Amino acid sequence: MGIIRKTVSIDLLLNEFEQESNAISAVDLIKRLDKQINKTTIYRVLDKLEDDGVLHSFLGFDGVKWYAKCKGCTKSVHKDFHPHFQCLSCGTVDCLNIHVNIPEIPNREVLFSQLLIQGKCEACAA
Amino acid sequence: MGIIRKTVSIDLLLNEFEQESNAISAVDLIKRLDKQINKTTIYRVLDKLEDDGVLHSFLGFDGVKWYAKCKGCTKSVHKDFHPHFQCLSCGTVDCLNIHVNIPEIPNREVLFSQLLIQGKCEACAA
DNA sequence: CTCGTTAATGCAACCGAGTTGCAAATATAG
DNA sequence: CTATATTTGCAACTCGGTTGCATTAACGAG
Repeated sequence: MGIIRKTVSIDLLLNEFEQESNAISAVDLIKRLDKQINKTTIYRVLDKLEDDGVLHSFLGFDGVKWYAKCKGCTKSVHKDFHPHFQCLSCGTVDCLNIHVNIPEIPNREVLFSQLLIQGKCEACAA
Repeated sequence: MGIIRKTVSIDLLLNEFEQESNAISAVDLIKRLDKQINKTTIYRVLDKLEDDGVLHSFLGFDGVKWYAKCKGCTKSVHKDFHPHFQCLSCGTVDCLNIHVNIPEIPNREVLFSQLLIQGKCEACAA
């Protein structure tokens, strides 16, 4: 469906992603914007921003939804496949700027893939 | 904690995995064994079987938990890293017997990784 | 085989992420 | 400024998974 009107909720959400270079979970956004936006609205706006290619989403290791800014995606083409990294100590999640080659698989048509790498981030590995 | 006593529930669950070469979701197991085992028990037995290295678990694209037989894992060492494939048409999920190389990442310690490939399986691609 | 200990089970209630229906509020074209 | 269609908030709901607790069953000792 996508964004049609410019509203306060959209501004507030986009602002969170401006301030933050990492990915942000939906749950965390709901906490941060608790007094300002209803959680239903947050889920709906995130959906639309994803439709519009502004954000992309993926699941963390516990199955909760995370969002991060897209680079070079459009409404129709989400070309931006990359792995995500989740720190097992601090929980931080971010996009990895590396390419991982997914092999062809006999007799199957590969359409998408999601790679979640877990470990310790720079701060926590020290 | 692991399996200590041999019970009917364990037999029933293991039997499902004998009959089936694909992965099975917890939800599906609950449906299949509805009249025979309580869902709480199913979750608990699956946990233990995973502890013992008999099964391994991972999340499907919608965040639901799947289980499949382990090959060559023990209680202490889950050495069996491999990607999983989920068919977007029929929903079937299985383990892929291929190795995908996860690159080193500067300043981070990589411990695990989960790769979920989505597409069409042999039956559905035709 | 019987008994006692302890693990396993069933049940009901709960939790938390995400969704839905609907009425009220608000953005925007005209 | 007004009309209209989109957004929002709220409350209630869905559903996968978990927890507490009382009951049942596995199994080793005798």
